[in-house]
Formats: sequence, C-alpha cells, structure tokens
Amino acid sequence: MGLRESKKLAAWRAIRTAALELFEERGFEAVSVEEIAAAANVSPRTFFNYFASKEAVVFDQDPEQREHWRALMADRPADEPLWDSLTAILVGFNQLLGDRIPLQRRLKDRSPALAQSSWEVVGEQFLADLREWTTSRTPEGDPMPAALKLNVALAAQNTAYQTWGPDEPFDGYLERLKCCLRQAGAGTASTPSSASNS
Amino acid sequence: MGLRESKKLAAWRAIRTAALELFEERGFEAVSVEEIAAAANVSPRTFFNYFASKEAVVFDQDPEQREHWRALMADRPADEPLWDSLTAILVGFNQLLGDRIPLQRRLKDRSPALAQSSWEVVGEQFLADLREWTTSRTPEGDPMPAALKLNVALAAQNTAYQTWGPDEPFDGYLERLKCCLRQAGAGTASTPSSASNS
DNA sequence: CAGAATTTTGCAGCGCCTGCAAACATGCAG
DNA sequence: CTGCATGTTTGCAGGCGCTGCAAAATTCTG
Repeated sequence: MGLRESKKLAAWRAIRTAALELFEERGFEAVSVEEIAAAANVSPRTFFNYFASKEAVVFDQDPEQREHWRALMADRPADEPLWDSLTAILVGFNQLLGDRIPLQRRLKDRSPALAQSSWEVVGEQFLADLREWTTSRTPEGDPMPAALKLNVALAAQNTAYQTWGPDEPFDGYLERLKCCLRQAGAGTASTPSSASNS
Repeated sequence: MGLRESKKLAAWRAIRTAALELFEERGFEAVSVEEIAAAANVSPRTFFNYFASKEAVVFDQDPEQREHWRALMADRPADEPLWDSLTAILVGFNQLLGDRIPLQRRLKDRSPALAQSSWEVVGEQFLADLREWTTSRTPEGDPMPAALKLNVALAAQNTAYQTWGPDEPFDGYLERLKCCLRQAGAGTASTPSSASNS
C-alpha cells in the first residue's frame, strides 16, 4: 500500500476519532477545529486538508467503506426492478454504517448547527455514488422516473431516521427503515408503469 | 399597523431586494454581508437582526406570505385524503412563490455554497408549518404514515426541482411538479394501508 | 544518496456571526 | 408636549471557520 497512503488513512482516522470523542463529550459547537487538530496531533491547517468543513468530519465516510457500498451497488442483478435494488442498497448501507448512525443522531439532537446541516442522512460521497449508479440504470428517455424513485427511497430513509427515537435500539431503526421503504414502494411498483414509456 | 411594524417590514424588504440584486449580478459568494447592508442603508449588524445567516436572505419568505400558505393549509377540508391535501398545498405554495423559484435556482446553480445549503427546496418556516399541520392531521397511533407521506411529497418536489432545466419556463416546473406528485402518490393512496400495523 | 513528488505546517488574512451596551426611535399616559 | 417605557439600530470587540501561499518536512524513485 505504501507508507504514504497508510499514513494518510491513519491521519484521517486519528482526526475523526479525536473529533467524535470531543463532540460526544462536549457537543459539536463547543469544540473548535483547533482543539480537534491538537487532539489528533496535527496542525489546524492540516484538518482542512482532510475535511472540507467541520461538519464533514461528522458525515464523511471512511474511505475504505466506499468499496463496500460500491460492491452493494455492483451486486444488484441487472434485471432486478429498480425499486428493489434501491431498497437493498439502502438497507445494506445502513447496516454497513451500523453504530455510527446512533452516534450521529445524538450529535445532531444536541446541535442546531448540525441539524440544519444539509446532508440528508449520511454521506455525501455515498449519495453521489448512488445518484450516479441510478442514472446509469436509466438508459433512455427522460430520467425523471428513476430520479423520482431515488428521492422517494431517500424520503423513506429520512422518515425512518426522523421518527426513530434516540432511545430505541439500532435494530429498531433498521426495522423502521424497511417498513418505510416497503410502504413508500407500494405504488412505485416494479412494473414499468403503464403510463411512463415514451 | 403602526409605524414600528411597517418600518420593520420595509427594512426586511430593503435588505432582501438589495441582496438579491447583488447576488444575481455578481454571485452569492462574491457579495459580502457588509455590501448588502450598505446597499440597504443599514448597519451590517442590523442585517443579522433580520436574517439568521447570509443564506437565509435567499430562502426566507416574506412575512406576509406566511398568511397565504397558512390559508392554503386551513382551506383543506378535514375529510380530504392526506395525500390530496399535501398535493394541493405544495402546488399552491409553489405557485405562490412564482418567479422567486427560478431566481433562487439561478443563484444555486452558480454557487456551490448555496447548493449544499440544506433548505430542501424553499422555505424553512413553510416546512415547519407544513410539518406541524401534517402532525395535526394524525390524531392517533404512530405518526409514521403521515410523516412518510409528507417526506414523499417533498421528495416529489425535489425531483421536479432537480430535473427542471434552468432554461425551461416556470410553468414547465409546475407541470413537472404535478406529474411527480401524481406518480409518487400512486401507492400512497388514501386507504389506511392494510399492512401497516405491527 | 540526490532529486522529484507530495504532504504538513505556519502565517496572514477575509468574512460570517455573536454578545454587549450605548444611542436612537417609537408608542403611550398624563 | 413631555416624560417614560419599550423596542430597534448601531458600533465595538472578538471568536471562529476557512483559504491561499510559500517554506519546511517527509516519502518515493532511480
């Protein structure tokens, strides 16, 4: 792998774990980038070589995880209905994140700044990849139906996330997610939708 | 109305129109709060008495408009299916905003900072009111189905917004919005959903 | 081990945003 | 009109997020 790359990954993780510990301890707003950098033994300037913003350190995913969710996407059979694929990918992704979701939720609940902070639920890179994957599945015609399904699936995820009490176990969230996806997908059924073809 | 209130509204509007003109002319990032304040004949400090952030000046709605969309909500008959109500409210709201949506879109397209900036499509106050209205329509049991419908409706709106080319006329956006709402609502039908109980 | 490529760091600085207290404007009662 | 209470604007001082830049330190290549 090379010393350079491994050091880089190590630094990334050092910064993130340091930051998350501090955030959990004192809240997002009460911790400055300077402190995070100090706790991770890097210069404040270096923090921004790794994360585009203070928020990003909460939402960005470990670079190694990217391979995992790309596999999730790649593994969907080409003839599977789009909605089923999206469901499988989202559930898989949320399982992949696991205990990071509750942590993130705890931080969000305590920090107005974080709560308002775009990032639908988790991951900016994941979302970009998912959008790309989705459009790659829409060979011809207007992309609206596919984009709609994607956004509806994300809406289901949001709903699960929002209605999930912070006390409930993580499994409860996953259950809820599946439930929301099922309900939201009722009409978006696998059929090409008799009225949608050009 | 009182001198005080009218002056306040006037200041609000002066700031906003000054800001939007400058933004449109030179882009969101290239205009500082200081300049906006100067153009509106207020002190920079006063800007923040009216808007919580530089972004807010793009997304906040005129206080008077609030009455209008509250009327939209109040006007929905109590026995109307939730989805139909949501559709009517969202379409009405988007009509209400009218040409402000294209403007906002233009700014977003030019400014990465704005694009990332949470605010699903438009309005923070509107979203809060709509959420409240929606939960007020969910008397008993878990609020998940209602919340889901709301989020799905917003997803439809997002889709219309995203897939709407900036060149297309505004009416094209409205058409698209209705179309997305119809498609997304296919399964969310008015029935209480036979499979929803635990 | 020398030189190329890359990463870290310090520095200087802009701009957003906030709390605070003094000036200022408005509404109201006498 | 006058004086007081209430609400609004302003200046000041300052923290903090974030950026560009160029020097120092580190890793890679031959």
